[in-house]
Amino acid sequence: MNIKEDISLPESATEDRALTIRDALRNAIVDRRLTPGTKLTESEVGALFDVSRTVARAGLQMLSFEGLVRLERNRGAFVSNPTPEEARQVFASRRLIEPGVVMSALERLDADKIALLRRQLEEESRYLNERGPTARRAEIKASGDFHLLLASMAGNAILEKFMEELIARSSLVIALYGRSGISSCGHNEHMAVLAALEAGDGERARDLMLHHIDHIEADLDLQVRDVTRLKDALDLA
Amino acid sequence: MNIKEDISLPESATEDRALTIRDALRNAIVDRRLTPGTKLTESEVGALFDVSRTVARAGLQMLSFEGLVRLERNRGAFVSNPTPEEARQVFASRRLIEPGVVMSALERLDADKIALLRRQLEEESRYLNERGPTARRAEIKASGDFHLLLASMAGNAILEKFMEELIARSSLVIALYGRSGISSCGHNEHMAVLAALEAGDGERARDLMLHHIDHIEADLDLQVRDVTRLKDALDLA
DNA sequence: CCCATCAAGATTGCATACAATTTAGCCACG
DNA sequence: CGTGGCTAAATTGTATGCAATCTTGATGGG
Repeated sequence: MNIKEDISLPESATEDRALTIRDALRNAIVDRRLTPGTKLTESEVGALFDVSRTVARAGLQMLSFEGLVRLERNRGAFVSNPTPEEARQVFASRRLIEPGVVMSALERLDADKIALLRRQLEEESRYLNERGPTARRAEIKASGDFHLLLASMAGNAILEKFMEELIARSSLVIALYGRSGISSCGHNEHMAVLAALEAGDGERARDLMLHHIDHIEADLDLQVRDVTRLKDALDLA
Repeated sequence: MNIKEDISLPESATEDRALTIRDALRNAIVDRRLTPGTKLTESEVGALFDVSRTVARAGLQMLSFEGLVRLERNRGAFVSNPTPEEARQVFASRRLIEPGVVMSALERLDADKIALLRRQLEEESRYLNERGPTARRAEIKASGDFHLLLASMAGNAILEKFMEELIARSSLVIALYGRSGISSCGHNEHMAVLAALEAGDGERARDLMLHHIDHIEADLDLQVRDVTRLKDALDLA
């Protein structure tokens, strides 16, 4: 298990430690330090974060609600191993929700928010030009963060929560079924969306976003490959 | 606390008892045996279901992920008290998602499913004609179940989960801000949606559903009433 | 050599114990 | 009569213990 790498959030606060665990594990899953199928043993997670199994368990339960972790009774927690069908559902959901997010965000857009979005895109392109696995991870994270930032601007906490789940699950799906590395064209598409938003052209922004989602999904190899997946299901990890 | 009324699910099974608790409490919240603001003490919930606090706590945590329960650190769990703003977000989300649900369900519709939907509407109308609080609760439940049944037919487990959350939260919102009792016109509108679906007219079904959602929201009184809500926030039930 | 069986070890599900925090009641005081 | 503060009771946050279940690995038979 290789989560320890970056995980050392000393921000103690009297806050909920289960939340800290959830966030750290989610980050690890999203940027692929934890790969689908990995077993997440309660005592191991607890030891990593220096808490009891009780707290670790609560964090894992949270992740299972987001679909990032699969809880099997008497067997434990595993990083989710989404099927091709689940992958399709993730993207179908995004096609339904993200256009609405774009339109809502546009209504509430102002100079500050545009600046934030632009900064996010700069971050994206920075990592795009770097080499090495750390940069790759940061790139993946940044790419999803653009969508999340946009979602946070739609002024709807519920949709934002849904988007958080969908983006995280997308990352998992791409990790499993992605053909190329992350599409560098994704960055260009993000820029195009932002340009349309700045121009106040909601229709175009919405269409660009839809095409962007289509492109991401088109990059997946969702063949049935049942044999492989079945083996994974039994072997896990 | 008045949950005990109906709650006695002897279906033991070796299943997860936290799930049982979640479902029972959710039902109680949705059909208003538990009103917003009510404190849900861990030991009390545990005693009701004959489990330890550990399990009760897990059930409450699940409900908090669905937005039905608010968890306050060191203070406990309370039935959610959604603000008018949250209420608006619930319906904005539904307006975004349910049209997609309708269209997807239409694609996969067959005679069996139509029969199920029809039976659901019959259930609705039956309770509509009965008197008494029990019938009222059943009516509320049945009304939401129509939407959930439709969602289950869309063939997308993620959207279905989202809808479950949205419908439950809608019920909470209506309990708080509803002007009339449940709109009996809701039933007619459900019938109209089904008719359009049977006719294969997705556009019309989608528009009818949107209007239906608009009507539900229009029946709410989302004035600021800050005083009341503030008092509630401090007093809580 | 492969596979079934079974015991030992590991892990989970759950209850319980205890400290930390909050709430409630009470009394004194203004 | 209202108010502030203090103590006791109630409640939550978390760790830990034990039984039930699963996993692993060794052993023996086919």
